[in-house]
Amino acid sequence: MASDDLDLETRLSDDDHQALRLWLRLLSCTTRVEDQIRQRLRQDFATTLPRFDLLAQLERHPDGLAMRELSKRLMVTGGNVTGITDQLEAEGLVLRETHPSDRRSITVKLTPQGRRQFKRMAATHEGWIVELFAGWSPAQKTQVYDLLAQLKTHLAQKDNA
Amino acid sequence: MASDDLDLETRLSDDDHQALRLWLRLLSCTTRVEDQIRQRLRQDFATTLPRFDLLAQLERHPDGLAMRELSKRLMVTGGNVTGITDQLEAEGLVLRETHPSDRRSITVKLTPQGRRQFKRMAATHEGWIVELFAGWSPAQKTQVYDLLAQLKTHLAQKDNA
DNA sequence: TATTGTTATACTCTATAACTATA
DNA sequence: TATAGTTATAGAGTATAACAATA
Repeated sequence: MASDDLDLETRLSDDDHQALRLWLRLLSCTTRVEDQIRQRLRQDFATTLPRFDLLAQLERHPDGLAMRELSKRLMVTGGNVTGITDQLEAEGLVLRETHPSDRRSITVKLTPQGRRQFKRMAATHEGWIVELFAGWSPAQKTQVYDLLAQLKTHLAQKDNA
Repeated sequence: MASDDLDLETRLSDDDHQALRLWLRLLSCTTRVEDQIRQRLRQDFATTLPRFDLLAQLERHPDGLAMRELSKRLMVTGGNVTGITDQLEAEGLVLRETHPSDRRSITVKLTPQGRRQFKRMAATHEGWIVELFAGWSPAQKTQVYDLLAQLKTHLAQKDNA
């Protein structure tokens, strides 16, 4: 059973290599959740995770964000943001506005329809997450959350280096 | 700083939504590590994570694996395994053998060169992981590892349902 | 009929680099 | 010169579906 459960984590057989075993298990769990989310987003809302993430950023910034800001926050290159924004604009969920003083810059905002649609998706999405993480008690969730904060700090230092 | 650190986790502003906040932080950390690994695999070994994962599966199974087994373990469809195997075969790292009794089935194995190359990559890869997870003490690693075991069980039940 | 693997096709996301317009 | 955004291109990975060979 657990000794041959057919996924990426089963790469290792010994109990050395603590960090590697941890990483494979972490990756395995995260991938499973992510795959579920991608699949449900596609089936229930005909959308994708990158598109959802872009909308989520805009939802937090009612005044809109410049393309380069979206690029930074989503950690993808500018050309990609252009493409994803094109799709969302075609769906009527976002709009582009030229910046008043800097005419090179473009501000992307949610349309009213985009805001409504995102709220609907976000609520459903949160329900999925609650369901998928029901394997942990509230105390355990807090525990992992706090541990991840430490890891995140460490990783951020790696990024800068 | 931490209140505006420009990544996906910053989607939420309030401190409700415990499960969602946990998930976003988990996804953020995992993605950062994964991006590092992908980048280093490309730069140092001119390869990709799916290719590395396929080799890793074969390394654990010296007698080789059927295409359908690889498909299950890597959690991708058969056509994809064909494509990745084609690439690895072209590089001389794996070979296809026809099954003696069932001539529909094909067994994929590491070549001696593939085994040597994978061992080299795996050792380097483990070093990266140790480095990236140095933000956690051994005790903390064990703690998260055990917590993930619980989550994994829960997710497996979701899969079957 | 069902299974194994391949092929063909299409789509999404991604990066790189050349390009335009503006600062 | 540098920056903001777009366009063009290419490549990887993915899924779906039709297909051939075999069981």
